[in-house]
This record gives sequence, structure tokens and C-alpha cells, in this order.
Amino acid sequence: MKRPVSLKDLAKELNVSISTVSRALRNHPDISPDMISKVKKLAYKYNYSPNPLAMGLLRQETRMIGVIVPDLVTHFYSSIISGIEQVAKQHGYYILIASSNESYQKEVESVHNLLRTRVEGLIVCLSQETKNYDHFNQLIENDIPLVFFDRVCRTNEVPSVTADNAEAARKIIHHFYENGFRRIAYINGPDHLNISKERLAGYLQGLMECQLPVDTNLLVSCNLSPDDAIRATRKLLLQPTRPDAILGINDTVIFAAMQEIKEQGLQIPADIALVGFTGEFHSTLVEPSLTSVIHPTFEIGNEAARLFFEQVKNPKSTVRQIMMKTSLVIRNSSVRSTSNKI
Amino acid sequence: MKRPVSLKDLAKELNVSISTVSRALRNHPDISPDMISKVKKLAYKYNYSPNPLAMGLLRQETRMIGVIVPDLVTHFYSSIISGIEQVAKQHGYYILIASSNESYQKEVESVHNLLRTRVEGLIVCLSQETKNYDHFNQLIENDIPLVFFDRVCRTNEVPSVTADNAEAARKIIHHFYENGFRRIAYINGPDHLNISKERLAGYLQGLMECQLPVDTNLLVSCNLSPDDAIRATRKLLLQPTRPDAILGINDTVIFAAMQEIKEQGLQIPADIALVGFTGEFHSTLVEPSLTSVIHPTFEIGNEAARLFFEQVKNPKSTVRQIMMKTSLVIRNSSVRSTSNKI
DNA sequence: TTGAAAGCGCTAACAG
DNA sequence: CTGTTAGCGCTTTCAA
Repeated sequence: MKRPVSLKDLAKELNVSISTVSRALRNHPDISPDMISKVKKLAYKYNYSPNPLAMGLLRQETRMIGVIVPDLVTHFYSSIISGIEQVAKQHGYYILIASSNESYQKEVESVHNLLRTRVEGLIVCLSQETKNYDHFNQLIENDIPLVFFDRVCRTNEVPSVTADNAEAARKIIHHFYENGFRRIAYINGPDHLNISKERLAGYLQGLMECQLPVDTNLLVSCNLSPDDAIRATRKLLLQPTRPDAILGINDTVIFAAMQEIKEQGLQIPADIALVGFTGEFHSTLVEPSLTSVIHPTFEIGNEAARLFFEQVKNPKSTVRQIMMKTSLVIRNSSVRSTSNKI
Repeated sequence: MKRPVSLKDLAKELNVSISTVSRALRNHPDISPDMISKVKKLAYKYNYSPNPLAMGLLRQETRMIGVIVPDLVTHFYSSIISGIEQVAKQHGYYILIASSNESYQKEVESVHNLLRTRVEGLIVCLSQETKNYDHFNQLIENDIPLVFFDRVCRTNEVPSVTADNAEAARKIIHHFYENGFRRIAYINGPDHLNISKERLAGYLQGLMECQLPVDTNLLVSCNLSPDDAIRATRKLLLQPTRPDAILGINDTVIFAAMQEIKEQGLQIPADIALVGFTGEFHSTLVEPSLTSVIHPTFEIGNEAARLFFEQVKNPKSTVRQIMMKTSLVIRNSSVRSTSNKI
């Protein structure tokens, strides 16, 4: 792999100085028009492009953003990443992606590795294990741009974009209620996550508004793995009076629940109705199709990136928290009727 | 965002020269033990880490790999990316991901952008539109490491890793045959893609081995979008004698077919059996669960990265083509029986 | 055992 | 209008 052409190479061939070439390429007013065109022609011929390492060194900027997500293979995250990438590209930035695999340990490592490679800042969704947030100190203290999305922390110091989780959960309860469901269970995620707290709050508020009693037997938690979700589902199904509807903290969890419910020979939604969160692609393909809260993932990515660039431009910019509206897409898993919806 | 500490900073604080610090940090034998420990202690205190831009400039290496995929949101690609990342990490490399969105135009742009950022090479899966391969000339001519996976081209000059598509398709035909299906249709992808050609070859060979006639009415093509797959499926269902089994070039296509078949009130597999390719995650969740050829995606990524580093180490290394074995996972969509499999 | 200087590719201030 | 010089952070001769 031979060296790409440099300004020096061009300068030598034209018998001018490096700075002349540099200036010509950037249309500096001091340079004569024919010098400019001569230089540009040669640059084009050798398809010269400036070395970003040299530029980075000079300007102290790498034009790279580090992005840390809990996993890479969920549609939710890949779609958000696409959204981030779009805005990054518009600004001439690239993104470096690291996956924490839902592990605190790996998240901490990723932060350090990314920082070592001199990304200009980080856009992060916390791992489900993460309860200690000290690994972000270095960023915050040094005014290194940082944005959280979905699973957030330190919201006083760090801008973030989240979905309106409480409102979404609240709407789901109303939807269940309107469709005749009364014993509504909730499979929650780890307690320390903001998404768990917010969705739980919405669940409780929804129950209250519908004047349904809060039955703690209908409230179970799981880590976000399918296996643990199955365990949680079993626990619910073992109740003396079974729930007639289940809300899951996300689609992965609710898919697992669905599997277990079918396994036990129960009908959805006749015996138990289901609603999920985040709207994974296959919601439409399962049988019955899954009612789900759709998150505007691509836009969440867009907004996160925009918040990021706000900080790049102005390190002391105000810490904004953006909340995105979700929408409830009603499919067959939560509606008892003869005329099925999509 | 203040500047990270540099060797210079450390040198100044210790009243020694920059080179001493540099050497001490790398345990150079010339440096006295206590100098070494003094330097290291300070470096640790300020958590110094070498500036990769400076290193890159010096060594002419960026330790970055460009990866171009048709899309980011399919499990198939994200899983391959994870596989690439794992090996890259072991070598201390980062990956820069670009998505072509199945567009030739965007693929060409991505190649140039990535090259501009001085990635050390590229790992690529061609977009479905790509028929002209000139944008890889620059890489090939300059011995810049390049590896293709899944959808490949110029296999004489460029190493690649693919699945054994022909064999996989052949096995599917036998599977259909053994389960009593005789009119086996195939929804193929764009003709110019190697995966289309290879899977078609396997399909034809399989038919021959089972002594089934080749009926060109049962052979349709589509671009890989769900909409076009639905169109192709309709065409098949309109045949005077309907196929009793359909093989799809990938799972996206077969999911679309599944939707359309259900739409028309036909039963799977009673009326029509289905088998897909690539084993997307939701194969197990659809009803009936989908028989599918599973690709070892993570390992494909691993191998692609290994081929990449072979070239990094030895630019003139032999051009190897790696073919990965697939496995046929039999589920309900292709088996007529009372006792259902998973 | 340590320091000085050059150079990787580039820009910008300062001279002509 | 163009050239020279210094410097971004680092390693590596060459000197001391």
C-alpha cells in the first residue's frame, strides 16, 4: 500500500512551495488564477485528498463521534445509529461504534478506548447493568461533548433524548381498559433504569385514571433477556387469578412472553392480551401481530446527534432534555373482536 | 474541551526532554529505572495516552477498517459486523461503518469517503444495484487491503468469504422432495449477484438430482424489497398449477411471500411450503415458524476480518476464497405432519 | 543515560 | 502573488 499523494508531492512536481499549493487548493485570494487552476488540475489528476490525520493534529479535532449502544443487532439501536449517522455525515463527521453488550464492564472499557482514539465526544445508551456513572466524569469535567439517549443518567449535567415513556405506558393502560381488560400486568425491566421507572409510573397512573386497583402480584421485573422474561411470565401465569393483559417493557420481553403463553396453550388475545414497547420490525409477523408502542428511532438518533453538535459548537450550551412522542400501533394482540385489525 | 496531556506536558513537569519521556514510557533499556518509574507515575496521574493522530501520521497507519454493508438494520449484517469488530479489536483496530442502502451510488461514495479518511482498507458487501466494479480499482491497484463477503466480485483479485449457497439450495430441494413437495418454485434475487447465481445453480441441481422437471414458470426474480417480493409471489400464485413449495433467496423475501400467501387465504405448509435463507431472528416467531438456511454470520465476519489482516501483514498474500458451511434448520413451514417440530 | 533535531502532512503568521 | 518558518504529538537517528 503506497503512500497517498501529499501537498509536498504536488509542490515538487510544480516547482512551487507547499504553502502555495495549500492555498491554491483552498482558493486563497492571494494566489493567481492560473496557479490555482494548474494546482487543481494536478491535484485532480493524482486525486489528492488532504490527510485527515495531519488536519486533525493541527486543528485538534478528529471529526469522529463515539457511539456506545447496548447491542448492535436490535433494530431499535441500529435504527438509532442510522439516525445519528445521517446527521453526523451532514457535519462531515464519522461515527465509531462500540457495543457494551449490556455489560457495565464493557461500557467502561468502551468509554476509555473511544476517548483514547480521540473521538470528539460520545453519544451513549447505558448498558442495563450500569448503575455507577463515574466513567463519564472525565468527559463532564473536561467539557467533552456527551449525549445520552433512551437510557440516561445525570440529566442535570448531560443533555439527552428519550421517549415519553410514562405517557406511552399510560396510553396503553387506557387502551387495554377500553378493550375490556381489567387485570393488567406489567413486566418491568431493571429498577435503576429510567425507562423502567418512567414506564412503571405511567402504568400506575394509567391504572389510577381507569380506577383499577394496583395489584403488586401483577408487577414483575426481569433483566431484559428472553430467558428471564419467560421466567417472569411464568410467575404471572401462576397467579391464582391470572392477568388478562400484559404490558412488557420492550418487544424482546413481550416476544418471550408470547412464546411462553403459547407454550401453555393459552390464546392471545382471548385469554391474555399483549402490548410491547419499541416496535421491533417483526411485530407484524408474529401471530397474532403485536400491538406496540412505536419509538421514532431514526429521529431519536437525529436529535441525539443534533444535541451533540450543539455542544461541539458551544461547550457551555444549556443542557437540554428532549422528549420524543411515541405512537401506539394497535394490532391483533390486544383487541378482542371479530373484525381483526392489521 | 481542553487538550489531552502530551509528552511535552509531562516532559516540562519533569524537566527532562520529550524523547526521554517517550522512551521511558516504552521501557527503553537506555533509560534509568527510576526515571522510568517517575515518568510512568506522572503519566498515570494525568492518565496520558498517546495521540493516535500523531502516531498515525508518523507510521502512516490509522488502525481503522472501513466496512460497507447494504444496510445496518438487518440482523444478518449487524451480526457480521459484530464478527468483524471482534477480530478488529483483537488487532487494536477500529471499524468505520458505512451503509450503501443497497444503492450503487452510495456505495461508490462510501468507498471514496472511507478512503479519504485513510482507513487502511475495506471490507465490503456489494449493494444489490452494483454491477460495475471500477470503484475498487484504486484499492486493487495500490494494494490497499480489500475483502468482500456474501456478495462478491472480482474473485481472482480480491479475497472473499461467502456461504456455500449452491449446496444450501440443493439441500433445500432435497428436503422439500423428501417431504412430498414436487412443484418447487424459487424466488430469486437480481441476476448479476453471485448469491442469486449460486443459489439458482443449487436449485437446478437439486431438481435434477430429485428427477424433477425444471419449469420456468416456477422461477421468478425480484429485487430484494418486500414489495417486489410480494409481486413475485403473486405471479407464482397465478400459475395454472400453483407451486406447492417456495424457496426464497432470503428471509426478507420469504416473509413477504408468507404475508401474501396468508392474505390469499392459503395455508402454510398445507397448501404451500416455504423455506428461506439467512435465518433472521424472527424466523422462530412467525406462524408457522420458518424453515431456513442459517448462515454463520458472526463467523463470516470473523473470517472476513482475518482475511483482511492477512493482507495488512502481507500485501502480496495469496487471494483466498473462503466458503462457509450453512445449516438447514427445519421448522414448521416446510413439513406436513401432525407432530410439529419447533 | 539523556538531549537535540528531523520529519510524518498540513496551515497560518510573517516576510518578501 | 509566493516562499519560509513554526508547530500540532510523536518516534528515531545522531550526538553528547
